[in-house]
Amino acid sequence: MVARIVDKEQKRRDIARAAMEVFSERGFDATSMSLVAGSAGVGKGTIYEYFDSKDEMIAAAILIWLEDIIEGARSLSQRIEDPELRLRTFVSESMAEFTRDQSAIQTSISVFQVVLSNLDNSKWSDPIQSAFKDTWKIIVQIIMDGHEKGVFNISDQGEAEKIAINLLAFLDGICLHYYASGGRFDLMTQVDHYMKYLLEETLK
Amino acid sequence: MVARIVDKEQKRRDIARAAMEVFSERGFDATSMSLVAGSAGVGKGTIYEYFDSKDEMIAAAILIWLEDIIEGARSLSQRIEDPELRLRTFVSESMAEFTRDQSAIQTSISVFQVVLSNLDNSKWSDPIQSAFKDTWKIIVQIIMDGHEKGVFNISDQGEAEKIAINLLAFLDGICLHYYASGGRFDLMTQVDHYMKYLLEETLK
DNA sequence: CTTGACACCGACCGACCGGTCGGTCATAAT
DNA sequence: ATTATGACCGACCGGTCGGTCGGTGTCAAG
Repeated sequence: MVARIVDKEQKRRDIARAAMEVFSERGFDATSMSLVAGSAGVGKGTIYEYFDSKDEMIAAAILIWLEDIIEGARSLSQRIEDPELRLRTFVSESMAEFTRDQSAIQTSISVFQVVLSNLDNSKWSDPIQSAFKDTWKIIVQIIMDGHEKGVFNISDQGEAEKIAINLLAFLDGICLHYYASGGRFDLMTQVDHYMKYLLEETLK
Repeated sequence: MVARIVDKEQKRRDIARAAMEVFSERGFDATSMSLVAGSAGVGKGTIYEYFDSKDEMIAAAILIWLEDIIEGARSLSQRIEDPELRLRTFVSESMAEFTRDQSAIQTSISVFQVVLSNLDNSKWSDPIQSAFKDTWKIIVQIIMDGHEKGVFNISDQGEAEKIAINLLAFLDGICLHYYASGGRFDLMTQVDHYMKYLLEETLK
């Protein structure tokens, strides 16, 4: 028994990555499963060996993509002691994906499209929303840590939470605007501008 | 000659408004033209008497919707002399639509979806992008005006432009997060938090 | 009353898409 | 060599959607 054995988990990831690429280029609804299959180098039927449906597939692909970015930024920043530099590192590392190449931003647009249009289907959107919440928690943690070390000056955890929400909102918003404007301004300059006032005024 | 005469322009607006409503409820791709027709109380064929295509229609509807909001916020804030209050008013009035009812946010999500997924088709997205740019110009103007009056303290117009971009990015981002989180935080509290530091720290 | 321009309509069409399923292929155990 | 089995595939199906088009109702001019 046990004929050919393939690494199902790895192949699932491979297909998911290819799917994210083509979805980010053409948008979710405009991309057919045949196209995804072609891009992934497999037959259409094969996709359904690894995913239940188109929706389930994009949700899984998004989750994998998000977790990679968040985990990368988290582990890198966590090794830094200075709270200020740690926050800066977490932010810039989260944005690194976007500054490296344009397509990452298109990808994130797809993410938003899917998360928002499938908001009613909690089965798929819950894990994704949970990933967003994790990011938020990390930022709150960094701020609270800096507060305890006496570097950041905030009134209470409630303020840290508000600051974290606003920071995340700004980061998402600036990426959207950057993409929507066709890259007519410098992304990191704007982020630096925000971070400067966050670190030098709000947290002092 | 000249049989029955209807106000083509008015009917176009009426259909556009009904279309925005149903698109914001179900999303752009998930909404068929028959549904739009039903919602607008006309036959499907009639829609094509007033719009060239589904894409052209949503683009026109978005533009009408955006212009109404921007013009409302602009005219209201322009009557206020104090620069600080004027900026606050412009922002809160721009957000008023969203705080009044949830569906406005869903509408704006549709806007983003369409603007971003049709970004390559400049024929339809250009007027919409231009509307966004108008908003940006208004904010820059308010800041520069406050600068000349000696109320706001900025280095040059370049900084005013950066601040305006960040403000817009934040506003869009916070709306998205508010909707994506299912309204798990208070929208205006977050906006106030941002505005407080913008007015009390950044612009002083 | 007749005519014809105009607004309106919804049955219809061709294209397309997500998902299925019967069958092929490659491999490994016997 | 034979056979069992997991992996893979793409032709096919049911259904949907954007857009068309021939026809209907209506109103005003003649």
